[in-house]
Amino acid sequence: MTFQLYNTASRRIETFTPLIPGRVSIYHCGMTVQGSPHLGHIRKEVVFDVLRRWLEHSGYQVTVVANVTDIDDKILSKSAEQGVPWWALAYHFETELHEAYKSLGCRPPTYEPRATGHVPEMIELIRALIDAGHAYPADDGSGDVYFDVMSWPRYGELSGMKVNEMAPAEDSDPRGKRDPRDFALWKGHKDTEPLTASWETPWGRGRPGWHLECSAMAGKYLGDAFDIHGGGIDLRFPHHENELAQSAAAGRPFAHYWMHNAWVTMAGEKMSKSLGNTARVSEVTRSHNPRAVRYFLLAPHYRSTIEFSPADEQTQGSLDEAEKAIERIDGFLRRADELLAGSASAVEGAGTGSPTAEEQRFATAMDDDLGTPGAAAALFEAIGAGNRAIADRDAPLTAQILAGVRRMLAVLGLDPDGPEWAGSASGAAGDRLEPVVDGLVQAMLDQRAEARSRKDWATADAIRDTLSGLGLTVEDTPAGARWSL
RNA sequence: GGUGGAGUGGCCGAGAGGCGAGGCAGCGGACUGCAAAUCCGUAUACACGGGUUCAAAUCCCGUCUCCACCUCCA
Repeated sequence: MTFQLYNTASRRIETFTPLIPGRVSIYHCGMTVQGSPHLGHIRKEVVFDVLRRWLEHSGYQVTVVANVTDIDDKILSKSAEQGVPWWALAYHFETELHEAYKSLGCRPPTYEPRATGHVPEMIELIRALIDAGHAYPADDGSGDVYFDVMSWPRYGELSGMKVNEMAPAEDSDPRGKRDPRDFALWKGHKDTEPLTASWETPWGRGRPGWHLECSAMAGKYLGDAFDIHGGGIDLRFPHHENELAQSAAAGRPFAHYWMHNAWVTMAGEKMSKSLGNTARVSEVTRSHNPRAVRYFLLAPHYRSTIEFSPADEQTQGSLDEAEKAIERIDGFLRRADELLAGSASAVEGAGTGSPTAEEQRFATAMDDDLGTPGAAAALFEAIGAGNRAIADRDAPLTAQILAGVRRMLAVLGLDPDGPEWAGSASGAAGDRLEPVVDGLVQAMLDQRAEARSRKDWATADAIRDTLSGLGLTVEDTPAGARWSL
């Protein structure tokens, strides 16, 4: 089975065929860096990170471009409020975005261009649109340049809306527009805005319109035509509709497939900065295992809404469930490694073995429009089979299943030993403390083992209670006691 | 008004004409000094009303409820 993908443009699941065999080019709209990234932002990163990993696992060479919008109305107004230069504000939140990627195991995009670094490409695109009769400089002297929606009959093709049926924008200021639905390609400089936030163009000083940036940058890094364009579902209209119109009207075929992820909601409402109901990534990862947060975000299908409400016990339960799922994974990995520690011969060659039945189901699910729920189900079935193999002390079978589980975990970005999680559990201070804690706990466990050998259960249980009171779990195994946080 | 999505068991969350995905919680059992972990077994379900069919959670008609987008939004 080949990869199938729901294409928002056709509203159908289509067989994915890349423009260049063996290669996939992906553009997804990154953040406007005007605030801290929240769970909604990072869900999109997780979705596209999993997509990229799956395509790479399938043998494609993948190029991912995600832009950073580092200039817009809100960045300017916030910078004025806070008395901070707009570029400093933008850079600050860009840094936070990168921390959020890292904290949830998302690999950075291949290229992550900033809007302000691509003004020449934008000017070129505007000129092409004006020359083709699809854009015009406003005649009110504002310096704005607008896209002429009525000149482009295909307008509305992505969102399925007819121009005439669009609700007229009530509050919007028509300014120099010929039609209220025309949108700004370029925004003329205003005296209230810093001069550093404007660039010279043949149509006067100004700054990029939001939609234009993405068309210009996608064109620069991926060419006139590329495979997949992604983003949150809210971007379908107007942002992506406008991107498509601009690019196509300039003679660029643009994206072949459009892929949109659903929301993270809080109390049923979309999480957004304007509603003020956001959960920052940094806050959530402080109270929960980051791998559990990643699992929480990728376990539901990407086109389904995820409800997250810290105040809601049910949702708290979902994150706790995700923690338990991670514990189940880690428990299997640990016990499998323990069993195999003494049997190098079983491990030898297992990694190159053919895919297990569960891996095949995993692949079928992933190929079906990135079906992570079915993929997760296959993963847990493999873990169940692996646990049975461990119980039977069947090293060769355990090794084979373990190799398959590792491959599936790598695709989901959930392997605790994967490079994306290296050093994430503890900082430098934690690294220094670890041997100390390990030694102290081990000393207590030795005392407990000694008590148990005397059948002094009261003392043994008291030691275990003390440790569990500190948040440590003690498990007795044939090889002795094991502890974990 | 236009466009799109959704309603599944105690909970999360898949599936899309016949064999109950998976996870969490529960219950019974195995293992254990007792636990934990693990394994085995097990219950409860498809918003509502009609219809099609040998067979409907799935298809059709109608109804209700919820959500998103219609120029700030991942």
